[in-house]
Amino acid sequence: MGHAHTSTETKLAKADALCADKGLSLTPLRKRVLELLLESGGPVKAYDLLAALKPDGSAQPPTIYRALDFLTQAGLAHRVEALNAYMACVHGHGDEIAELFICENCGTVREQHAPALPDHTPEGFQISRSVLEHYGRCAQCSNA
Amino acid sequence: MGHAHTSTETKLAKADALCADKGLSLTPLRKRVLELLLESGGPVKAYDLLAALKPDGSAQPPTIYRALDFLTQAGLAHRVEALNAYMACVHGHGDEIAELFICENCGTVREQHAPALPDHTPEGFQISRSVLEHYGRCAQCSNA
DNA sequence: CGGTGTTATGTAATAATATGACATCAAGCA
DNA sequence: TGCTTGATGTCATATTATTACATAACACCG
Ligand SMILES: [Zn+2]
Ligand SMILES: [Zn+2]
Ligand SMILES: [Zn+2]
Ligand SMILES: [Zn+2]
Repeated sequence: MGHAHTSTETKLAKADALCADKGLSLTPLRKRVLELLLESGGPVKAYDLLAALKPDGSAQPPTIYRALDFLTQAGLAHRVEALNAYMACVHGHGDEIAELFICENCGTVREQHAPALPDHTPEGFQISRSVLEHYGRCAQCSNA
Repeated sequence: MGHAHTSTETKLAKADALCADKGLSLTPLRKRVLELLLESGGPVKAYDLLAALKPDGSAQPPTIYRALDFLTQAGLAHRVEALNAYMACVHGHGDEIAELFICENCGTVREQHAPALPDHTPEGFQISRSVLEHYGRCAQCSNA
């Protein structure tokens, strides 16, 4: 024990709790997809998840897209818009917006809460969802 | 004369000048695609542009994707990541980042410069491109 | 002028991403 | 039990985007 970061099992247990809380059902399939995302630790493509789910190729696209829809709705995962990929949420957000820093060299993603909603939102505009993604090179890769 | 906003022709002329400045060539094809974007005034799908370009269906996908690549590289257009769509840039950005407010009800997009780069960027992360998109309801649609 | 490299475009094929529609299944409950 | 509901299975298809290679246009140099 004594991991530097929370284990996948722990995160899955938290996801269970969160879903129970919200009256959502984290079925085995959905949980398995979340597990795959957690194990990857980064953005994963839908069809790669599909392949991981059923290496024999027997799983069909709707299977994975439905699971991903559920997970993103539940706040357990994010879609990385500019990559057409999906990743486990590392934080859990209340009203805060997720902000992603994506290294184009090594593929790692750093996620954090955006510090504040834009104060310069057009008069009367009601934001329901925001996409904040920054692409570039992480500290490691900048030095190389 | 006396438009409330700059005419398409004027914008195309400015695009010409900007490209000349940067040593880029705004060919007839590229200019035509920009014109289509300007005329639309909002986000347009690649295949819709393709259809508008050659209503007989004779134009192939690479034609439009190449033109869009050029326009986005040149700073004359933006890709709206979460819509898989493209729109003419209304501002021209120097170092500033474009920030889009997209009404999910009427489809209008308000574009402005993001006021500042995030000051909470992870230590050492070098941002090369940022995606800032907000989805919701514009003032008009909020009141309806 | 003719050759030659470079950039842009045409064209065919295909890859990658995502959804619609309908059948089936399983759990909860009247 | 039969019924309803939510979840999953399955087939088909739509949408978005790229690869690869051929051709064209054009500038530059001999
Ligand atoms: Zn998150
Ligand atoms: Zn990196
Ligand atoms: Zn712009
Ligand atoms: Zn609106």
